[in-house]
Amino acid sequence: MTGERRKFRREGEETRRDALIAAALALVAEGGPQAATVRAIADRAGVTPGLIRHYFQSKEELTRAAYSTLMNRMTDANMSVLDTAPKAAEARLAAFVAASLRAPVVDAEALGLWAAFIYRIRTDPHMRAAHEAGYLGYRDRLQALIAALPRPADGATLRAQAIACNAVIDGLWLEGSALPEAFAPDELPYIGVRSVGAILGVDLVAHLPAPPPAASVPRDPTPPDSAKPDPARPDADATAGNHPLSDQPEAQP
Amino acid sequence: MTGERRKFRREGEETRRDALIAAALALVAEGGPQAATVRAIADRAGVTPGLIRHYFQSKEELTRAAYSTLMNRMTDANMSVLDTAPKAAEARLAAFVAASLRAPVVDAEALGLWAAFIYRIRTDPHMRAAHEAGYLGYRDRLQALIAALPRPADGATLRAQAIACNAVIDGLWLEGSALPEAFAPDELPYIGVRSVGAILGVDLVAHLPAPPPAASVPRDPTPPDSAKPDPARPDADATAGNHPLSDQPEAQP
DNA sequence: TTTGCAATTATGCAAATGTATAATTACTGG
DNA sequence: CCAGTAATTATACATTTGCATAATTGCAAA
Repeated sequence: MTGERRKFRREGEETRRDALIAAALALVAEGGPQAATVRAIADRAGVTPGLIRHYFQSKEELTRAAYSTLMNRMTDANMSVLDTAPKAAEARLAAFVAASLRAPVVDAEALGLWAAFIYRIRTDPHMRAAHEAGYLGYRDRLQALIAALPRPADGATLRAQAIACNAVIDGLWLEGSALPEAFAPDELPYIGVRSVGAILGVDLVAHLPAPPPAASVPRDPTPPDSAKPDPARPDADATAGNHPLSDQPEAQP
Repeated sequence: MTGERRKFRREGEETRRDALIAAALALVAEGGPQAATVRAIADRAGVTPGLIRHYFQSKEELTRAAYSTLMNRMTDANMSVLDTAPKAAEARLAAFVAASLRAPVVDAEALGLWAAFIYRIRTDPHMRAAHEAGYLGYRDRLQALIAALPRPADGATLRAQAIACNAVIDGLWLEGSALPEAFAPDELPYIGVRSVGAILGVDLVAHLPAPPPAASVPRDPTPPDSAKPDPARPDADATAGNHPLSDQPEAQP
């Protein structure tokens, strides 16, 4: 039998572009940037390598498109949390922060994916623009939630507080994604909400929706389950009680 | 003329290993992981490619060694800040936080370097161990500074607060390194110190050493220079005053 | 000086990678 | 049913990459 040529279906441009981008992201998430070769991407997308160059001028262009898609996906995922969130400003903010510090946002693969593109934003203007849009988009959303709190605040204060709160969230997301076992299950959301509240001077923990099985404790709440010691440092909690961060009102010396 | 063989000097093992590691780090910082090829590394180190395999069993082993070196370098740099720091606990903590949010710690190349290795810590146990040691090392140092503050705090509270403060610093470091022009020169250190103070319930800004040329303002300080608008969002500061974060005592509703 | 050893270089190779180009085929409008 | 065309595949190529191995040479000790 002579060479049997592969059967195929003609698909729309958008379909194929999406499939190629999805394949590239999946590969990078699994095996880092090196894993996303032209052939591997094409294979994952159920296509031959040549087609990539039919829809993208170069592999770099595909990479750019993939990064933009990733950023949009992340911000969209966060925005959707607000759809089911309550109406009170404090509760909305608390829910938003907590959701940003749980799976699937906190995820090792997501971190790897994000890191894979980071080094390019310094040199590639397209990448840089996409990153800036994603970062500022998230921060603006956060700032809007902060501004909705029932208290006076001028523009400069809002900006600085949004930057600070965004940083706490980013930092916790980072650490939770990189070292999942270093934290108890609901430790990060709790610390995040507590810290954002401290920065804003508002008690947000009181407005945190109660975890599904546990009893709802309206005030001076016991954190979800901080009983589990840090497996990475078994001795760190020798003197530990049950309250991450101080539950006492912050002493202003 | 027949092939003129390259002249060389015999160096100690440690010297050559260090040179190769330094070369690898420099290349990754400049051009991302892809730039650190065996030939490029050898070239940068003033050596021929074969020598790499003489000192490292594989390129991956060199990569691991480079990451460990990077982590040690970062934590060592931070620790050295404390050598010249004042004695008062608040001032020491403030200086430590501020130093973590300025150059050379905040640096685009450092971020790229760090990101380049991140995706490997998920799969490679060696990488993971190095990362964990670096992260926990920094956090422990921070926790020690927090514990030195003149106020009571139990172990669990300390741990949670250290995690939170570490997250703010990490997040601000991240954003400042990724988008340097999005922040005014001393905006990040100021916001960082302010936020850490808020999380701990201590006014750290008052203990921040005054910037060299500006007048020393012991209380209710005007932040260094937040007059410069955010170039990335020219309209964001339309209503801005001069004070990032609220200078008013935090209202506890 | 000579000798021996290990540090270093030189050469080569097989696999992988991005890209270019030609050949084929599925679908659409007539 | 039939062409035309764009989507898709197939093939080829020049580079690059990591690695292996042989050939050299700097250097220290005898």
